[in-house]
Amino acid sequence: MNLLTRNTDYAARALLYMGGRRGQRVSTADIHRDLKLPRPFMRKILQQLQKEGYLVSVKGYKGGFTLALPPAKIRLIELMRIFQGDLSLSDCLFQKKICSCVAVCPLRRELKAAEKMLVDRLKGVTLADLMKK
Amino acid sequence: MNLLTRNTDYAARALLYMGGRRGQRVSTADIHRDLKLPRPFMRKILQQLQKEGYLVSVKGYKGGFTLALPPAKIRLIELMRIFQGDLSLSDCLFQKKICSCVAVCPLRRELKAAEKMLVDRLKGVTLADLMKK
DNA sequence: AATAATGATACCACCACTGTATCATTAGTC
DNA sequence: GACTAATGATACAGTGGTGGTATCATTATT
Repeated sequence: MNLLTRNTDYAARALLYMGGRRGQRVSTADIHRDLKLPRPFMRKILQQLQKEGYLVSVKGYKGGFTLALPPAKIRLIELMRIFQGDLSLSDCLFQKKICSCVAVCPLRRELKAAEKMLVDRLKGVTLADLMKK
Repeated sequence: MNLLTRNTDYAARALLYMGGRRGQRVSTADIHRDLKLPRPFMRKILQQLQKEGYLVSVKGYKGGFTLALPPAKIRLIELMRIFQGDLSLSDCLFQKKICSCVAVCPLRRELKAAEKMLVDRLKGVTLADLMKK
């Protein structure tokens, strides 16, 4: 059980890195050099972040990326949504028929509640929060 | 992101099923018939539960399993530990060097805290709780 | 003896995660 | 204008874990 996949983790690191250099243009090469993250993989991740509106990109020589939003508006939970898909965890693994079984649904209910608590907490975490510490 | 793998999920269902028939001996065939879960997979799961001391097994004709513990002593979190391994989530994906980077560790701290909250909650959930509802 | 169960264990298939590779395009530099 | 260094788009690839199946041995009841 891991809350974050590498996708999300790398994205968070990259954004933290960029948050520390606001105004500067950052290339995948910079991130690769300073954070030792695999370069082509980072490219793909940064491109996704750009598509999602979190980064502004500039092509060409001395191109790169800059944050499109203030760090306080970048939420960890949103990165998870982008790279890990829908957060509705704990969906019933079964057809409705079986799911309506009395023995089964209390389990879902518990998991859903635990999930909600977790997601609610993560909703509160922004890039700015992480930068402060 | 799914809190439970099928392993754990099936195990919980099977235990709930058996919790509803305490004293009776239950075979994988019974579970397969009533819960529509894949039979050989269930066998493996039940064997693991037996090894871990959650079930008592009887071999031979009319053999099967019974709960080895009262439902109040069977905790969801322990099933997760058995089938999903160590619950220390959110381990740093990096070598210590990089992990000590200022930009990185606040992320771990947040995730660890969220994880702890989740695990603490799940620690409170027993089979008996699930049977009540 | 036949049957129906578990014990142990090896094997297998699929898929998501974690990348890599390539070609096209763009923008500065010389 | 050619060169270079960046991104855009996209296709491809390796690998490990999840989710199973299969088989043989053993045991107990009929």
